[in-house]
Amino acid sequence: MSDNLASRITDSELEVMKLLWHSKNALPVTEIREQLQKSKGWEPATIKTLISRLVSKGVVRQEKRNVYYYSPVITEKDYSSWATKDLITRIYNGKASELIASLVNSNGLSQDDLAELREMFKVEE
Amino acid sequence: MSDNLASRITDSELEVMKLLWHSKNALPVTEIREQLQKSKGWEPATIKTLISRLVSKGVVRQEKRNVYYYSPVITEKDYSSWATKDLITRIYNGKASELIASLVNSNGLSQDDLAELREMFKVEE
DNA sequence: TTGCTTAAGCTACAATTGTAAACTGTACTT
DNA sequence: AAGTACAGTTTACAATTGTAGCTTAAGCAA
Repeated sequence: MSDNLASRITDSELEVMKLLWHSKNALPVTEIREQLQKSKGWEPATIKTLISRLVSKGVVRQEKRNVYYYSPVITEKDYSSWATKDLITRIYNGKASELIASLVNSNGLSQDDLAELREMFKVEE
Repeated sequence: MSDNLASRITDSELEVMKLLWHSKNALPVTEIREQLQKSKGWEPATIKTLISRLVSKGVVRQEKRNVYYYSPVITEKDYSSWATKDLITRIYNGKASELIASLVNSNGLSQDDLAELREMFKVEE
């Protein structure tokens, strides 16, 4: 569901989401800003804009305390699998196996990846 | 390489690329238009714009015959694996195995897909 | 209480994207 | 030769995105 809602998370906005996803609690602007200012070099105003847009898009919730606290409405997992499904639809004819085949054939997998995958698909029935 | 070049293929432009990728030969605007007009309902002008943008972006080549003929500069495979790698970088911490794990856990795989995967990652040494 | 700091909201502005019309020149029709 | 149609080019215009400043109001320091 929410096909378009999630899709509307842009690259910059995604950075904010990641922060929120990785935080146990809701965060005030202050904290969000502190981290992104350092890691991304963004001005406070930029960060505020991104947060507002995420709120308008319905993917971040704000709760009024002394000051607004922000937390994600959608989970990182949901977003990830939505984005993956979107990729598969757009460029792999809707077939997940084509995606994976592409990964395998394009050397997109590291040794570690391969090991993990063998483990994952070990005759687990 | 060409990290940004490929990235710049937008959704609409991708439709044009698909057409070119699936054609054995270079195509004149006429043909591109005919197909996209039908399948997408786009006006001729729109299609011309998309083609021009793809040419500026360097992902489509034009050769002058009687009239220009257009063909892709990058292959569909290259684009696909680029896009996949991009997704992995942006939302799976650069780990392909996380992508696949997400697919597995989110029910993004059909029985067939799963069978193929077990086959693919069977202790093949 | 008065002012300073700053959260929240509003405005800005260029680049990109989706969508398309207007113009221009050339080739084909009559 | 004159007209017409369409390939190619230029321009348009709103929505989205990246990036950020200005304004307003409220809480805290003095």
